[in-house]
Amino acid sequence: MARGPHSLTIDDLLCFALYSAGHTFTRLYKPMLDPLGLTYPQFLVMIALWERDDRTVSEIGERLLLESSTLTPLLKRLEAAGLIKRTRDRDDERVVRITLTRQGTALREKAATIPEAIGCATSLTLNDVKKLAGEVTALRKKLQTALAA
Amino acid sequence: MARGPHSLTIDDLLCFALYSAGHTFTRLYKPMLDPLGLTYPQFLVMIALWERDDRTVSEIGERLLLESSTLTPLLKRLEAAGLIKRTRDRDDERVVRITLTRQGTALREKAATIPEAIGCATSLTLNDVKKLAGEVTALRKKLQTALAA
DNA sequence: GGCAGTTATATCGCGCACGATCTAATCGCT
DNA sequence: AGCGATTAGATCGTGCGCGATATAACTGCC
Repeated sequence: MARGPHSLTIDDLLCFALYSAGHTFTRLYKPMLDPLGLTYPQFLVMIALWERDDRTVSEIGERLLLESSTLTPLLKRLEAAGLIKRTRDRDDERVVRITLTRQGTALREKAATIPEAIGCATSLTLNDVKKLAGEVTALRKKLQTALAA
Repeated sequence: MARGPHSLTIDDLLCFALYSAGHTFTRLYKPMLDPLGLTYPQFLVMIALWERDDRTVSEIGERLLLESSTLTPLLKRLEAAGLIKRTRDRDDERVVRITLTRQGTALREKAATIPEAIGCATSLTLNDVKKLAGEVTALRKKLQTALAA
């Protein structure tokens, strides 16, 4: 595996490992999310709302590390699907508050089986999953501080 | 951290860890790739070609796990930028062969400093990087076999 | 009260990323 | 040779994801 001075091979790139693993996860989720009428990023938004309802757009953005330019259209689609409601805050009209509809809340039950189905596909123990997720998250935080600098 | 039966919290999700770490990497690469006129996926294609020139579209797709519907427009942009050439194979006219132009080959030198700059930002040892990349890649392969099933 | 600066979200344009579908070329079988 | 099946790319439509910019609402300061 020794290479010349320009040994820039794809397999060594941690960024590519993460990039392609992320996409593969999305593909794996798709057949489970299709029946719920959700895409993977939409699913993440729903999880954020199931965690805590009645959040602002920017709160969701902070949680998921996404910009308003990504979230605004996504949230409008979730609203069109009847899963959430977007209402301007009375006290501060700049703020849009996102709340779950009854349907949106109910969807949680149908989504409940997904994590363990995914867990099976990883064929890792719960501990290994947590360990790996922890390492990757720690890395992401380091990258973020590097970005901020 | 103990939760009820519906403890589906974002932080525990390995998929989200990968998803957001991948995006963070892309953001970190951007300021280094902008001067080269490349996006991150375009950069991956160039690396694939620096590894081995004169590949078909589907070979690149296999290497990077991308579909022709993603690669075709991307490759056309690289061609428009003068970095690659797309030519139909003489023996099999269905095949499009991708070759580097002189400019495309030369770009490698300018990109040579990027990996170590990124490496710095991770503040991980080379061994840790390899270990983590290996674990993530192993996971991705498991997901792929689960997908194929 | 009024104006400068800030904040929250929205809009726009570009570039992935994919599934579904199409077209053209090749292969295989008779 | 001829025809059905397969293969390689291309095209189209949808949905992210972001930077740049716009708009509207709020805050501070005078």
